[in-house]
Amino acid sequence: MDLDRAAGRLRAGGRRVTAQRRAVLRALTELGCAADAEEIHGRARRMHPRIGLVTVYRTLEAFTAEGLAQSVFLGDGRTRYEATEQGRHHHHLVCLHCGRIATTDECTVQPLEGTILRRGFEVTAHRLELFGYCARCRTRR
Amino acid sequence: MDLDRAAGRLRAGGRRVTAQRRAVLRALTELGCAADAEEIHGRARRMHPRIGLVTVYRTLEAFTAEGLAQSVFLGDGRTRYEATEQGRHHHHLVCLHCGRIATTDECTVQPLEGTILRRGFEVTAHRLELFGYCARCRTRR
DNA sequence: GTCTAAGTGAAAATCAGTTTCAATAAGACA
DNA sequence: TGTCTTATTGAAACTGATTTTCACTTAGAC
Repeated sequence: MDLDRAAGRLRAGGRRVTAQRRAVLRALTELGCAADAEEIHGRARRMHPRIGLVTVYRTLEAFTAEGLAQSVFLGDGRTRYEATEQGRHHHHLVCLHCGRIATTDECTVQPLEGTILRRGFEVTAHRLELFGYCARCRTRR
Repeated sequence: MDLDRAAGRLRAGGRRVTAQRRAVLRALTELGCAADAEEIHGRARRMHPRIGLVTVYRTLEAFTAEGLAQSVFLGDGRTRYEATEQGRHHHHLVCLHCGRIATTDECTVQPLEGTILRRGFEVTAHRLELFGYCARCRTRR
């Protein structure tokens, strides 16, 4: 997500573009997938040392509302965030041994959404997370 | 999940079968899918009035460890639980308008798990939640 | 029946996330 | 460029879900 596009979206939503928001956006893209607020705060502080954690939470809320970021839940009790990629989405592979998170661009959910629509429920989004053991942890145990 | 099987699993895991645990198990099966700790506590209290919320949390943790229950995350900041059905699983359809939760037994994730295995990651479980609008909310808006 | 470790309840603690409020600053307009 | 309105910010206090502590109880092995 480049800055100009993001700034445009924020302004279109009646929001202002601040140094803190630029820092959070850059932190999000640098951190890649499924970073938590604490991590994003730490990274954003490199570019804007005075930014508070509260501002990070509020910024992530604004970004989510404007479609610039999305939340991810991996079951560890905290909300994670990542920049949205336009027209694409991915899913997470969480290793139950080392905790590392990989991703996959493949998704087999669309046909299911069709079946569900035939029952009257219109699916607009889905979350899919896969859990198991990564190659490294599988061989070393 | 019937009581005898559940009791057997608990004992096999070195755990004891208590009146409180029986109450939580029954509450889980009566409440059906994706109930939160507060709801489970309220229902369990009908059978065991002195049970505390803390015990409910601890029991759900034990049940999850023994495979009697599983957690569900719908993004509202609380963990939900449901009794596991042996050899089967289902997914949740969450209406973004009325909040009602429906389920589907269909699942198109298995082929994806195969693809991922070929890359070295062994999937042992997955979570899939679908969000959108139920028939009722679709027509009334 | 005895005994011991697992389980319990109540209160206190923790932890992620939210709210409040006074101060700051984006950006619309003169 | 300066002015003004209002969104945004930071710090501190708060909230709500969940966990920990600790003294007391009890399941179930012997």
